[in-house]
Amino acid sequence: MKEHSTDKTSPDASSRPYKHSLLEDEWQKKWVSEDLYKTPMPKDSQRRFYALSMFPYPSGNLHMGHVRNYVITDVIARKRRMDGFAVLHPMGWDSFGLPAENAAIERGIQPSDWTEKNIAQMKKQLKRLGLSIDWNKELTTCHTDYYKWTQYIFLKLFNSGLAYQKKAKVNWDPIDKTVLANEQVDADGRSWRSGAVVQQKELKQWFLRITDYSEDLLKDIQKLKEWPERVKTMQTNWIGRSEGMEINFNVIGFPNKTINVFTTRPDTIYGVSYIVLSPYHPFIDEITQEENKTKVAEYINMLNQKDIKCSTSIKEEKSGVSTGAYVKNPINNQNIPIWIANYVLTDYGSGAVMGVPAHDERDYEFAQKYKLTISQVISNSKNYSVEDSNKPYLEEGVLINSNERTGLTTREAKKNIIEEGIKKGWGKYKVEYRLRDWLISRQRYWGCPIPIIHCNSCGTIPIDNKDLPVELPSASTSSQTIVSDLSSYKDWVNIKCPRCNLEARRETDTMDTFMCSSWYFLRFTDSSNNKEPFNKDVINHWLPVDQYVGGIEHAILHLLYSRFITKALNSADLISIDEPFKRLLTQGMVQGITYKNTFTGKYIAPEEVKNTREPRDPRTGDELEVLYEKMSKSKYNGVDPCRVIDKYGADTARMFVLFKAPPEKDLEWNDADVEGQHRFLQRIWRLLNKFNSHDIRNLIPKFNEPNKTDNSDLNALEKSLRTSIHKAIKEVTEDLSEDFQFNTAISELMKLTNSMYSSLDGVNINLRAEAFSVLIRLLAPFAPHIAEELWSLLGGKESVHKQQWPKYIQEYLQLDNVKIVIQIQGKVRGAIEVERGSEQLLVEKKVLDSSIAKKWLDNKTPKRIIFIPDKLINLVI
RNA sequence: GGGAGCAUGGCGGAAUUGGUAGACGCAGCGGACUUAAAAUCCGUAGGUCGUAAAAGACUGUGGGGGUUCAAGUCCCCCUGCUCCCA
Repeated sequence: MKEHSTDKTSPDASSRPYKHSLLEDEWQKKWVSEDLYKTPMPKDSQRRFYALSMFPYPSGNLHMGHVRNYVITDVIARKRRMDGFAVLHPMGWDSFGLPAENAAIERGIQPSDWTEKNIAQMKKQLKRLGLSIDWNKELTTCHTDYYKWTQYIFLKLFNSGLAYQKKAKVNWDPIDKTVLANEQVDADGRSWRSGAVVQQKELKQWFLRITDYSEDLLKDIQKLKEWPERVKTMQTNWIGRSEGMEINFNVIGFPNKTINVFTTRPDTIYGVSYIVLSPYHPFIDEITQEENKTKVAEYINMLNQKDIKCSTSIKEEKSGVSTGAYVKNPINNQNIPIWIANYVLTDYGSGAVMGVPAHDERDYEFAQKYKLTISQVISNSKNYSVEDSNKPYLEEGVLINSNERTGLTTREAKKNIIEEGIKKGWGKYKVEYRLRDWLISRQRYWGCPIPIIHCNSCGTIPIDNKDLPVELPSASTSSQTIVSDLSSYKDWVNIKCPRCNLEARRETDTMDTFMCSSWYFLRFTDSSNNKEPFNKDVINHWLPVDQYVGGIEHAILHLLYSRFITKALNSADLISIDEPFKRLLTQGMVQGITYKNTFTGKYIAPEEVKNTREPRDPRTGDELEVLYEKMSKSKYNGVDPCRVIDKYGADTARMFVLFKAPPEKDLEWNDADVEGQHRFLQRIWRLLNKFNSHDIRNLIPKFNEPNKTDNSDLNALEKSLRTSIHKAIKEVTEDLSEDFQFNTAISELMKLTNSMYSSLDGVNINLRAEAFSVLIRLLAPFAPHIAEELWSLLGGKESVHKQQWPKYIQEYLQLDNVKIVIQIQGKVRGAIEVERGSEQLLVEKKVLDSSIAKKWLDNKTPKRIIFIPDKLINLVI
């Protein structure tokens, strides 16, 4: 800061304006040159803190959601540093994925080039925010020195049986010749890119056996004490544990064919009137009776025309067809018809359910449509009748029409029937989960290659660790269809089998990008390690992540996958933690103002709206609805972070996103409020310049250490200011440690500034220095640049960010006198000032003598007096 | 349909966890400074009634009931909105 060094001692410094861009730029350079945010090697006794934001996809431009996310994490990291922690605060790039591939196809360039360019651009933008990130730890998932280890981890999973291949139905786009995710198929079953009708294709796909960990993933949710409840609820529901029974129904005429059905209601077994198979059940071909074959074939063919997601969705009308075959009900030997229907999911349970129309809504609907028997076997004390009420009975109750079990309660019957099934061998107790194995195959180019070789004679062979990474071939940019699928890179695909040396093929699927992001938080601790993905000892230093911050949209997938991979790596003894993220904060969206014409449904750009108080459509003259909605181009409500930084500076942008709303709530972007924050920073700037003197500059370094000077010789104004100072320390400290309440923390800074404005003229120089020292240190995590500049103006020798967080002194928090609220009959009637700690009798006497009591007591004597010391007195007549 | 959550001025949001509701800010209004404007500083502000103006009274945290000396906060019912799962 050469340019400023002369200013600081000159008397002109007081009139210097707050030039945010100059100042922010200079300090950012200085921080880099001093390596201020380098992760320290923690000393033995030093406490450690790992602060992590969900890393971004390098789309090329920073948006407001990023700003909010990273600023929140940054404030937490900075505060922890000032608390004396060794802090790890890294950043990286989740850089594989479809957008790069699409951009490459459109422009005829390499996905890697597009990605690198975006990373460079976004990194530049990110740096302007003044984040205390250690860029030495940066990682990029599409670089070989990262994905080499993603492959290594895949192989670990493969070798322990957690990665496997099986056939699965996928959405196949016949024009783009690729598999699409369900989200990429529209409601009409067409590809979002090519517009082609998507086909159902059965392909061999790679899966990870996340279901092996269903129970652990569920059980350990309890350990996540500092996660938001709603994320935990969402994960619990997603895993979807249900207890019940597996019942085996023998198919009549096929001695070795048994249909296994899972049910949570074995107590309704006497009411089973049919069995339903999913349209893809493996028995269908064999057991379908000759006379039903045509109809069954037609039905399945019809379903195949539709998208898998649609055809088996709950919203779709239920349809089905009879196979003509029967099973025996093991409990009473009744014959039960077998149907095929679209409402049974292929991959849930065994792909077959028992139809109990009297006690299940979907079964009831289906049975009515196809005129199947509806026999009620459960009722309540009021003799509920399914037939009379035309609705299934879904509650628990007492068994009826159930032979010797009639009269048992639901609960008794469940237990009894499971026992019977176990004894006779036709059933067992079973826990079923909704969670499915994780499909990680993507038939795309721009992803991490799955390190597998297929050989006709040796089978599926994992690549040897020493031969990693399996690098992506350089992309062919000549044709739109070739780039997107590795199988067309013949030179790359064809390889000699490492075992038999005959012709073999490489696996051409790449991994879901969620795989790359499910272990990156481990790699950050040791991101340049070229011998192993991470070092176990180093992991133990830093993990679990103390504070993870990101969007709620990752509540299920990313967070569940990361928990799974952590547990799998734990089982493989690569790490010793079993949960990756100790504390989680899910920040809300940043919303922009939109003007909507409710008649036409059109959005109007803000610059077209003349009168924002009574907005009208410039074309139709209709009144417009004012809303705050997620920022998007189509709604004309986006705000570019860089433009805001240009105009007001990063500190103002930071203050705004922190002040405007509590972190987990949605934030409404509002230019007037941004200016408000800018005004606040300028207010501090002016205040300091007004009182900046040689004397203060000599005193400031003294207030680095918690000091305790005598309070007794201070005048009333001084005492009151000191109380404000220590209250501010207490409030800001608490707001930054318990629940994160950045908004109220900033309002405390404003209060302190306000009281400094009104009292600084009348207080001694020591107290002035104390006030400034505290204010600027408290401000430092929020607005790091201006705090740094003011600190140095005040004569601080080292960076403000290396200073200790101020500590409050309990006895300074309260003034000598307190206000006691007077209530009569529970209604507030006034207040009286007494000395702190006054006894009840004394206060009572004062209150009874007061004009307030005289007026409201109406000469009556209170029957009861409630007294809360230093707070309140309530007279009850 | 099941589950979770939310509801406070014109607006964003506070409220020591049962103890003066509306902190702090935005927008507004009034004043000072200025030839003027901007910027800045100071003040004001839930609503209704009331008064020349004050004083003052009543009412008020989506609606209704309850517990308590005391309820935005705890309990029950209702309404509306948001999210997740079907």
